[in-house]
Amino acid sequence: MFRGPRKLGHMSAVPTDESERRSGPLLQHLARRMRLRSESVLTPLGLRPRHLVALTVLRDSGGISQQGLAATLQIDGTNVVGLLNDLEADDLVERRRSPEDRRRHVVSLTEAGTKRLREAECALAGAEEDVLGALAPGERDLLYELLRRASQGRSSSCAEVVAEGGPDAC
Amino acid sequence: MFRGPRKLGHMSAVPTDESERRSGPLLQHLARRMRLRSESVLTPLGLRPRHLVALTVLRDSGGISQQGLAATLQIDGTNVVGLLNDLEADDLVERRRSPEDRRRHVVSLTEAGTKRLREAECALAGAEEDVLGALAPGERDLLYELLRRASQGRSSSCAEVVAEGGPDAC
DNA sequence: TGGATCGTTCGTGTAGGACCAACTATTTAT
DNA sequence: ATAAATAGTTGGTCCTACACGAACGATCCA
Repeated sequence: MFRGPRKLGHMSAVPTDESERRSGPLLQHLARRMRLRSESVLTPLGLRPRHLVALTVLRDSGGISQQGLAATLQIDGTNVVGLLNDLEADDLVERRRSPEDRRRHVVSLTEAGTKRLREAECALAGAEEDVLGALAPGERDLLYELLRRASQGRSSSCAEVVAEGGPDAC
Repeated sequence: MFRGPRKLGHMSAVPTDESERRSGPLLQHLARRMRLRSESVLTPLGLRPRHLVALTVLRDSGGISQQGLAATLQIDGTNVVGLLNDLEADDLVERRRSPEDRRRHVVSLTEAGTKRLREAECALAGAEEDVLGALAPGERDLLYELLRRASQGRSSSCAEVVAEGGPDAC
């Protein structure tokens, strides 16, 4: 893990430390704004924000077990069931039993799902324009690319992190 | 599932359109992962993710009315009250009556608040490392900068957008 | 054969946050 | 001067997303 040069014991009383700014809160804030905007647009399509997240993950992953999906989305397996029930009821997704392990369901987008996802993304242009309006088109592409790469990075479980993390490291 | 009024799109039958990918779902996904990681780290500091968002906004804005804060955070004014009550109870924030309009409270970080925010950001290093681990340090800085600029862009209200938006524009 | 694993259902709990009503203090408009 | 609008506050209700637990069928594996 990255161990940068650490804090100096004697900072001025009003330090304004620029180097420790975190993306977390900003991410939180923008995601929230985006979600608020998206809901009204998604409703006519019979989708909710979380559905869209799932569909996106499914498109990127091709086919994936429900466990894998739960791990990727970081939500409880039991809740994945309900999510997929929604999507399957609308024929956007299909569960096929895995041939090599018949306990597993391999989840993948149907053609209708692919199409619906595209419609949704199209409909979200306005929301994105509004929330990311301060960024130039090229910057938005850059942002997308960074977010995509970050999303695909390894996702360790909370347990692992707690185990490995130890003290606060700062 | 959640049956809204349907509206069939008429899209070309074949494509895999790369150009309409949206950052929204990715933002959603990463923000969620970051929030899950953050909570356990923030708890010992007596903070919640939303507190951190508020503190961050306050640091960036210097002093701001509660209405302004509500608009920026895009949460209801009545909920801002509770949020600020939390923070003020911990002496992280102060409300001063505005001299030029004594109805207003100007909210700003206290010194303790600035300090606590820095501590929190410091403690969040691990969470960020985990969620953004796939990005190189320079890329994380870039991401932060993009997010910051996007956050500071004008935030129109939902009402405005609905009024101006009209049809889907796609 | 007896665990362990994947998915499923159901039920409970918690938290964020919207929204409404009613109230006070203050400003602005008539 | 008085009425209307605005900023904040309190208290309440409601909805949604999720976590988490229990119990179950199907399947794999030792």
